[in-house]
Amino acid sequence: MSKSEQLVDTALQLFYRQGFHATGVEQLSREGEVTKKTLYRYFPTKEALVEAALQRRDAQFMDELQRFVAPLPLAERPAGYIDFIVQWVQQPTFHGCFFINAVAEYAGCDEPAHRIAAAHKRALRSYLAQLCTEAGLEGAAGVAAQLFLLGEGLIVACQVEGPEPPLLAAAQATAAGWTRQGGVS
Amino acid sequence: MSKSEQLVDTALQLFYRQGFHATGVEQLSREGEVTKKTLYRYFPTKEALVEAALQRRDAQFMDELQRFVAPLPLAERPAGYIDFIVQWVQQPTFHGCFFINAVAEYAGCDEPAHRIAAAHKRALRSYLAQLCTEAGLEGAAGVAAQLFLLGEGLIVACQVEGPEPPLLAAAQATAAGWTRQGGVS
DNA sequence: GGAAAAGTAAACCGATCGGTATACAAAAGT
DNA sequence: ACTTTTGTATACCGATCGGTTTACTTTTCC
Repeated sequence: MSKSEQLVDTALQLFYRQGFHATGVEQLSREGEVTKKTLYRYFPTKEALVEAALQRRDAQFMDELQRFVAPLPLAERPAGYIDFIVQWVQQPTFHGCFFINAVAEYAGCDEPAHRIAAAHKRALRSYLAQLCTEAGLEGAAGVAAQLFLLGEGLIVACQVEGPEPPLLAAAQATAAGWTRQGGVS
Repeated sequence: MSKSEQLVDTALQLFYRQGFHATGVEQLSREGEVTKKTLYRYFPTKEALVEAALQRRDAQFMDELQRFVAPLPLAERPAGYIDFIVQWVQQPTFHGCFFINAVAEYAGCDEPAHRIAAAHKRALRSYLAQLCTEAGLEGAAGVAAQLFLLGEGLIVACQVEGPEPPLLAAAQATAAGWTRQGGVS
């Protein structure tokens, strides 16, 4: 693995665990086993490293989701999205959504980090719409939006309160309802 | 208004707009029209001011919600929660949920800020359960959890992508479905 | 009216922030 | 072989961080 990939990897982990402002470049270079000078060769600023970490997480997340959903029959894939989230929020390393966390720290809509996060969510929503269409659901676009909101809610609720069984159950019950009847309204 | 209330007020606004780590005590005292010395008389540390701001926001939010829901007939109050969120996320000052933002920056479950946020969400959930029970919904606890997840999802989705009409519509459609038929499963 | 409390203004503390500079050692490319 | 690139190690930069201190002025209250 190249030094720059190693750096992005480390940055992703540290930013995710500790937050962005709470992670300094000193720690990033130390933990990434690279000198500050080398870090600044590849990334002109800390912001650039933040953006690279977000891009990497985007690719990683979409890849994991697609792998999770692939073995399921087409009709079960929309609800499978919620199962994917349910499994994720129960992992001990879970600390919420990297992109939502980024937006919390970089509030300005013009900030690059915010724009990358918005782009990621837009891509995710369009992927969900595709899953719903392929599943033959009526009002696929609407169901996809509902599925998306449910997923986002489950992620942040479990980030704050932990993976409480009633929350997981509520999410799965809602998704199961849509899968059966094709969405409300 | 006392100096300490003035300070908490300012802190709430600044933390909400800029984030916690991005707001320094220098700015807090300047904008709060108080000397650093005075600030430190009332709050032994910045963390204490963070906690006070969270507590104030908890009271403020629950109060606004109750006021919004009060004029509605009992049966319409659960769905009214979503209307409350819909109206909130469209305000130009909206920057997401203060508590979710706090958890993003103070990730440790042991951190005071995180615990206050979790307590707020627990209180909100129990209030929603009360609304659902009073509305005579079957499976009130389950519907309340679904309502809660939907609201959380709408909040963060609009924080990242802005108040897009399809998102607002999806949330209201989902809530309307529950109000009519008493929840799924 | 006189002490105590609450306030201002501003200098100061060590630590850390993001980022740069200097000096030198391995690789790598041709 | 010789130059360029990539890397290390480390000291340094000005600015800001959270927090303290000193000296002086109100306000409050008995």
